[in-house]
Amino acid sequence: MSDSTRLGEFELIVLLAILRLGSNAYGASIKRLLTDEIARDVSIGALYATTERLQDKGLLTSKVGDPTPERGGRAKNFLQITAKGQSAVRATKATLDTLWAGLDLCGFVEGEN
Amino acid sequence: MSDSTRLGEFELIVLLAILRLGSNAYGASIKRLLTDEIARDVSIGALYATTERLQDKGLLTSKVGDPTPERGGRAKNFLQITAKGQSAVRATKATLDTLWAGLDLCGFVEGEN
DNA sequence: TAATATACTCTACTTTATAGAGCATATTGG
DNA sequence: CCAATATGCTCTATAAAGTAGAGTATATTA
Repeated sequence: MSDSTRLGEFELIVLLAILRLGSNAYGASIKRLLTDEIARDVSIGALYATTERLQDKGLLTSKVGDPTPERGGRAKNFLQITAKGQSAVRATKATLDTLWAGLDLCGFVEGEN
Repeated sequence: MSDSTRLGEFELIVLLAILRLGSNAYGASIKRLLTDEIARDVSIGALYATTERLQDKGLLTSKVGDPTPERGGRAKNFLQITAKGQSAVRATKATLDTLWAGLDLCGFVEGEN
């Protein structure tokens, strides 16, 4: 399984957010996490387009939950990463780690922006 | 400078390759490095389109060198990353590190693909 | 049953990513 | 000196990914 699906920049971020959220991953919670953790204010449309594409590629599955007893607590469309999705994340990380690892040898150290 | 330019998936990889190559970064050497290091067989067209875009965004500069005394040794178009380019790489790495860091807490450990 | 809160769908568009044919410029060797 | 060949780049066309935001749906509250 060497040719895992290639992940776009935002696709990767969304998958990481979903992994983090575990069984509580759905559109709005992902959006909140990205705002809180990495200060990325993504539009809701961007997010849904991306999660739908990831489902088409077999990296995510979705399941509609039950409404919750809170104001506006309508049913959520929960997202779950598939084995293929996990492979894609791991492969992407491995690729970046390889390239980043080489940089220490080249005097590129992390510092201020 | 909190809003560094956002880098696409391939843009990031190309910038990392250029950092690694130092003063020997040009189209063909980047292509070779990506083939060797991460087994990514990118078309030459894809690469040039990307480096040109990165120049437009001010993340790279270029300078034509002298022909070298070897067969086919025509002048190369050397690429160099700018301060802004370095910032963008660092910011991207910081973002991904933040998201990846959280995963250890969630039981997502790296393993086989 | 109006107000309001959460959550998602849809449409339209811009930016990135990709392939590959073809051009340019260099050395090699007869 | 010019055919063969090697390196390196330009150009054109298209597919995939990223983005915004208006609008729709469903829930509780008072």
